Amino acid sequence: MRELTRAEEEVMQVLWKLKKGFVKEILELFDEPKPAYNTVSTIVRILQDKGFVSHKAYGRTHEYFPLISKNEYSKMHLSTFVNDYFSNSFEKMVSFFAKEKSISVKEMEEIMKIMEGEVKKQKAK
Amino acid sequence: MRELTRAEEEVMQVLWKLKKGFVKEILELFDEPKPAYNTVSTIVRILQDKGFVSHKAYGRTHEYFPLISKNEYSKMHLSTFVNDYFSNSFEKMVSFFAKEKSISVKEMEEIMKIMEGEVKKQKAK
DNA sequence: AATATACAACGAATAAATTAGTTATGCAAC
DNA sequence: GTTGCATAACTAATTTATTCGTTGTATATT
Repeated sequence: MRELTRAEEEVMQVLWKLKKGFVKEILELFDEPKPAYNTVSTIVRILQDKGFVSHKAYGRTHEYFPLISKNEYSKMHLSTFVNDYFSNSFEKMVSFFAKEKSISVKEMEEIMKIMEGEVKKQKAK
Repeated sequence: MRELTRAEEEVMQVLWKLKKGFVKEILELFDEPKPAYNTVSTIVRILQDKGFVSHKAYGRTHEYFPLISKNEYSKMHLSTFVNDYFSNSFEKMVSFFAKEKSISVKEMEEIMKIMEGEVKKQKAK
């Protein structure tokens, strides 16, 4: 699975939001200055070649939809990042950001609560 | 601050490891198949133009060093990611990976321990 | 049926990134 | 000082990504 280029990623973000959409609909969700219709159309077809999206045809018009979910992609993407920047350790990464105060106390408490639940669930097995 | 391209990132990873280095030394740390000397030299000069590295000159030879630390860059990079994929919430991101079992119980316990420490430290203020 | 409209497909033009050859200069060895 | 080597600077070539104009066809409108 390849990484998305910048332009590709923008289109995917829109498609993830829409679930499915025609080029016209995708275009509408772009901020100004919007790219040309053809630009989006091309990118979406490239994404299709690369296996990130597929489409359903209604006559000659195509409704595109993602083949990879935002969650799947972010999982893949973060794994690469954690591997490259934190020697593949989630713990190192999270600790780093906790210490850097990028995570608020409220967030940390919430995270701990969820982790306790997960740990309990895992250990119950 | 721009994002690094793939080739640029590889050079930066080496420079972060070396702390500082001549093109020749950077080249040595590359896996086979190593790029050409000139390729690394060019990339390092581009990195310099973009403000990611600088150099100290010894006569005609240049010793390059990062202007941005690996930690700084990863912070910037992850912030963008968290913003784009988890509506800017670290909590959402970490919870997601905890639930996805990408984080082991041992790691979670370690993370919780560190967070408890951080929370205490923050609250003490 | 003729015209207008909408859209996919194609492909050209440009821009950005990557790779490496060539050149020039300084230094070392002889 | 002449030769050879190392390396920075420059430049060319290639590849990949981005953007959008053009074309052809289907469908809707009159």
